[in-house]
Amino acid sequence: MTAAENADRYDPRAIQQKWQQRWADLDTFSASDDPADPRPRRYVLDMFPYPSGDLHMGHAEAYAVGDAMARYYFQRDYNVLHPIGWDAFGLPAENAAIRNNTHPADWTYKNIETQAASFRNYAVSFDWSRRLQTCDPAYYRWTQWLFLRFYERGLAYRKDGYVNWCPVDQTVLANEQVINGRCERCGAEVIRRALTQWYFKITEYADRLLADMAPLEGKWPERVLLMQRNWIGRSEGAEVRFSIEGRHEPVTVFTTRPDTLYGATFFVVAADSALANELCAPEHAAEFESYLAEVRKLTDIERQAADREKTGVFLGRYAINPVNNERIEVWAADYVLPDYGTGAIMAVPAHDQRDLDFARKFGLPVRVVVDTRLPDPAQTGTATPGEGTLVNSGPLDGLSKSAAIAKIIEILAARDLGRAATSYRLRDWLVSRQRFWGAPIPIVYCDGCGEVAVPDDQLPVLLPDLRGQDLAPKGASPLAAATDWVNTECPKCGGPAKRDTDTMDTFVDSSWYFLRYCSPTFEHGPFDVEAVRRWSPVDLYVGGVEHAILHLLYSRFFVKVLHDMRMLDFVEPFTALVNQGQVINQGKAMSKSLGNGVDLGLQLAEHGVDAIRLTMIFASPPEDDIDWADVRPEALVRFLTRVYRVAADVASVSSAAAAADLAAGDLDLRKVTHKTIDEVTRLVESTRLNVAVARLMELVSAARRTIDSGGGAADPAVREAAETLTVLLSLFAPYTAEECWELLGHAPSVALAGWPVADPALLVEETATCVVQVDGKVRDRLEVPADIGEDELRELALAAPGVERALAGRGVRTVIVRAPKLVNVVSA
RNA sequence: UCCCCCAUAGCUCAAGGGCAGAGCGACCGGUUGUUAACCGGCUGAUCUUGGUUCGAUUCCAGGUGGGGGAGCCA
Repeated sequence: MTAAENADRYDPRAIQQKWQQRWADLDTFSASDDPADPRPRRYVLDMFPYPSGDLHMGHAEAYAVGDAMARYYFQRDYNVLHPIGWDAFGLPAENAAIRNNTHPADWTYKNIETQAASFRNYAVSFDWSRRLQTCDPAYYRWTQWLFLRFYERGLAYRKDGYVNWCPVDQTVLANEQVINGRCERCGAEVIRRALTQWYFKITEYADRLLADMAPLEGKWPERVLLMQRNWIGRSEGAEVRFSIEGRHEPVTVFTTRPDTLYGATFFVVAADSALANELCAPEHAAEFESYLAEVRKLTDIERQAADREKTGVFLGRYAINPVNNERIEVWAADYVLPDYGTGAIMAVPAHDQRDLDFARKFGLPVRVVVDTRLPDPAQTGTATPGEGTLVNSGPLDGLSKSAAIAKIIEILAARDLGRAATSYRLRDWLVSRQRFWGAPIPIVYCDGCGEVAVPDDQLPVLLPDLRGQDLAPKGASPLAAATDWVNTECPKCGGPAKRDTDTMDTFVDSSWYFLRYCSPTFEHGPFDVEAVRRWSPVDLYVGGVEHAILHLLYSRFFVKVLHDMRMLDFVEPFTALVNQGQVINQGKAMSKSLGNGVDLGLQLAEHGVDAIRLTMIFASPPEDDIDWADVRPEALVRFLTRVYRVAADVASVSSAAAAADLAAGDLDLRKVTHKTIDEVTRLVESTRLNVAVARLMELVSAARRTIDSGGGAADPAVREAAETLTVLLSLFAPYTAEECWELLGHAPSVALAGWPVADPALLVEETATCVVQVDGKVRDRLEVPADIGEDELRELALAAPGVERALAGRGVRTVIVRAPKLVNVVSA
């Protein structure tokens, strides 16, 4: 059989069909729950998909990366947990149900089946036995159970407040779901609305969410850690109590610059806070009310616009600076936020640009208290927030900024006027949603008993059977209309009660799914503590950077709470994180409106699964975007054909059974093979998968060269290269690898063939090329033994003809020797 | 405006204080069993200006360009 005949036989589609059927019987990728299984465990997790339709190009990249990593650990004979499930609650299902007059479950489960079939076609190494869907009652029962545990611990609570409301989706949004003042889902401008809602007290964990990031350093992408730190937004400073004339209680402010306290020349409270309303003197009420009305009209987008002119009104009241007893005006303004710090600030215009802008607009005094050697802010309009020496500050005069901060805190604390304090930007997580397709909040309201938790043995609180127009947005939860469902019995007194009609944010569902995979059918709790102890935390988590804050922060929070409940013995859910990039087209995200979408199904049909997977992996480092306009899947089809031909050539002249004398094989090829093993191993370990594929291409070229112009296909080194190639390739192109493996005379599955080990003896070079420079320029080259001594090399170099020529009679000042690679002769 | 990261061939990436090299693409040639495959060749690349050094693409400083993040958070 010749190579050409074999080449004709490489048919990706036929191979896919053949192996999909054979693999179905092999059960290759199930994780062993046997505690006695001696193999080390690895938990490789892909972020579970939302079932919005069939898989798309983005999924194809993400799962190609995760699957390569999982398959690597399978090859290394780890006991690998690589599960899959669906994040199946959510708005699109509800909208589809309204459109088609059906139940959201119809759409959801249909799409899940479509995606599941596509995953199988895509040959992802999932353990299908652990599949879960967050919309299954058997799952959301435990989401509700967890809510109740949070409730018991005071971590779930209900409060009134202004919330972010999306007028299109007709539901509230968490702060994390508002991007630049717009709904992250539909892009509508978010408005403020007063509602009573459930919150999770994530702020109680702010410090730990920050501190526990230290071990993730180097294992999570730097930018994700940065975004989480920014989001938590810890600031250190002090709280200072200002008394207010005519008010009994003092008002506390938070400041990061207590050293500038002597420079506080006015006082500002958030206009839209209860405090502003209370402090306003009666004769200023009309003015304040009209200002407040203006502020309320602003959308978040307008309010957050950069370089906005400062606005505000004087409240007719005075605060007393506790250190110098100065009387300073109290103003209301919208540049002070009601929900950060205490909603009130001391304004130090000389050293804070915002305060300076405000002072200059309203003619308020500016006093420099830190000498920064920069021009007077009152003149320049530029505040001087930097380091300097304290002036005009009584006992602080002459101190540096940091010394003054320490000193003033000491003074304030001694007189009970303040203390060191930390403030966070992080807000509590609003979890109520006025939507149908989610887990109902398991709380009932009883006229007699008030807020009552649904007992565990009555879980799950099942969703009522609503469909079609029942689900249309009405500004309140669709569940409220299901009166039979809403009206219930109080679990405490048996009297009439009403159910909470909101459902939970779907991010609650996804904050613990990775734990459920460890024991997906467990019925005595959300997870079997022992199973989780064996598998978790997740060793490698693969998913998109769009979850840098939301999902990852919430999951980290959940794990910490569960740790405090003594259900987990670790505090961070994901030991390592890889964010794969997006698949874009012609420089832009694929979108319907641009018409630049690429259909994954068509790509797979045209080029085959393996070629698409390889294209995804080879196109760029996993974390970079792939521009589909820049890639050529057909090039990878050609590469796979070449791989197949190498295997076919070997198969045609030798059999796996015949023990060939490897030592007699082509040494150069063997060196390439073993160097490839060594490098690909390290590249995969560090998820530099694109480079790993490039190395495989080089190995194919080397094998081809030996077949065509070296020892031929019968050379045992060629078989070694082909078998090595096949196993390494199985991470990326499982169908082709399986077919080659069979061709080479082995039984399936190549996925468990075992990762090859490089022979150290074949990795060392006996000779090296020594570059001989004169004054830094290359003048000669010498082939020398790799272990040559410095003195010997110096002699050889000085005698080299190129050196003599270059020196042209000049003397030698010094000779730098870096054996065995380099000698630099410096002329006199 | 501020903070972080990056800058190597047409593209995607390596290496790295000491010969700058792979894959892909394009092009040219050879070859065969010519709707094509294979083989060979080719592309003469370290953003810019200084500094340190025997030697800088690598280290340092400034600049430029790109990416990301923050965004009245006191």
